[in-house]
Amino acid sequence: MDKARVPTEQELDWITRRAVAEIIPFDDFIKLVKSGKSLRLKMGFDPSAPDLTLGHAVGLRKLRQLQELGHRVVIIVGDWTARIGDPSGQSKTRPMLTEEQVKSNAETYLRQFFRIVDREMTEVRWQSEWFNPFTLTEVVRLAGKFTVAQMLERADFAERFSTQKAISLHEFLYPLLQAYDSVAVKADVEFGGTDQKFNLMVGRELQPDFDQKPQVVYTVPLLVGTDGEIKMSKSLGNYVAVEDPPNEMYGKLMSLPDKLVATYLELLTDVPDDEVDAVRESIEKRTVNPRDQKMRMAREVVTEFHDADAAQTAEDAFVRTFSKREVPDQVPEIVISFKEMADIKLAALLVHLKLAPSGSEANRLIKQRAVEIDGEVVESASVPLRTGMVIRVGKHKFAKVIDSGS
RNA sequence: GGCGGGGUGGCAGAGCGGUCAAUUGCACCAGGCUGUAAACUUGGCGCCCUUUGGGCUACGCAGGUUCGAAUCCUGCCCCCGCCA
Repeated sequence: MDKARVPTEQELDWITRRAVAEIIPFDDFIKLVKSGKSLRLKMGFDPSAPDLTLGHAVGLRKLRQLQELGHRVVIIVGDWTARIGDPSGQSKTRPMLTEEQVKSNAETYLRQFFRIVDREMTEVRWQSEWFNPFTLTEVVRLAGKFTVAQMLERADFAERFSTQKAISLHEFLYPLLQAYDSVAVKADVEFGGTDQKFNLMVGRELQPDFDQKPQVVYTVPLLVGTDGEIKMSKSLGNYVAVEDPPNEMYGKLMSLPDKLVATYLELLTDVPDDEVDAVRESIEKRTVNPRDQKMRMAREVVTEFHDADAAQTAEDAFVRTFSKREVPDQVPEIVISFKEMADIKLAALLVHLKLAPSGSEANRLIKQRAVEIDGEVVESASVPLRTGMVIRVGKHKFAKVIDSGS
């Protein structure tokens, strides 16, 4: 049996309180951690949306903290549940994924996962290991352990049911399969966002049927997305990706509503509680310019996912570009052939440079005075090409045009 | 199996033979003001053509009626409810 270091009271407090929603049952968790035994910390993921967001990072950072004590993370690739699509918080049935999609998504996911979580202390398991050999008998037996009423307790199912939205039968299987994962890997603790609570509890309920101790359910708060309204998620477009480059991450963080600054510090950094509280208070009372607090937060978070130098560079670039409205020093250069493009219309050029999604859109932008070349607003339909010219569209899209010479 | 309701742009939801590329709200994009915050305000929001203009493709799918269909008819697919 592997050993784990027993945390100090101070560490334990941090682990069980900071960026934690609920630990059920709390006392069991304390006992487990104090036992000195290396625990199996389960976390599952659906390889359906392969970009990890800062929302995921909240839970992953907790996992890393526990790994540092010697506990093992068991990450489950939900290659079966991905085919169902998690109904949690969904208003629609998700399309099923093909095997190839699942595989490549899983690779992408794990690459990002290990940016935060220690690979050495992690066991990667695929659901198909135990579900491929599953028989119908076992499926039926599993389904027999829960009732329709139990399933309809879930807010999202209840909501869909009462508003006459479709609920496919196989969606009920989702929590059951996830619960069985806990049995298969003999999980001691399962992690997830608060929206996962139901699923995690199902696992807890199922384990005793297989002569296992029920897992502890450990949930972390859902991070609110950049819109300041609802949970961060890729499909809602209000997300910051774990892999976003420093400048982009910094910029996205700066566009956050003020009220989220303290929350982001709390959930995504190790900035001490009293400092977080001070920030929260100063923003509520507006004793300092919230922008400065936000810049600090952005710097801290970028440091967390990149490093301090990158954060500083990102901040400098941000100030130059947005506060001072100058052209950033890092403009993506795009090489085109001036000969071939000689008579190109400006709108078409914008599309070619991917500064606008379509010609119509490009024309609108030009008409609305959103296009600048070398700092001058352009309104004419075509414009002479010059190598090194910098085109700006809107506030933050830039491209430097370079002549290929041929 | 029977009866009824419904499928419209990213979402919600109008339209029910021409004035509909389609009211409105949300979301989104851009300008102004700013702190790439909020609020406010102006414009935009299918694609293509240089245009006050024109063309093309669109209202679940496939046909049909009509000078003309998102709107009417037929078949099909899907969703929801009630009854069995």
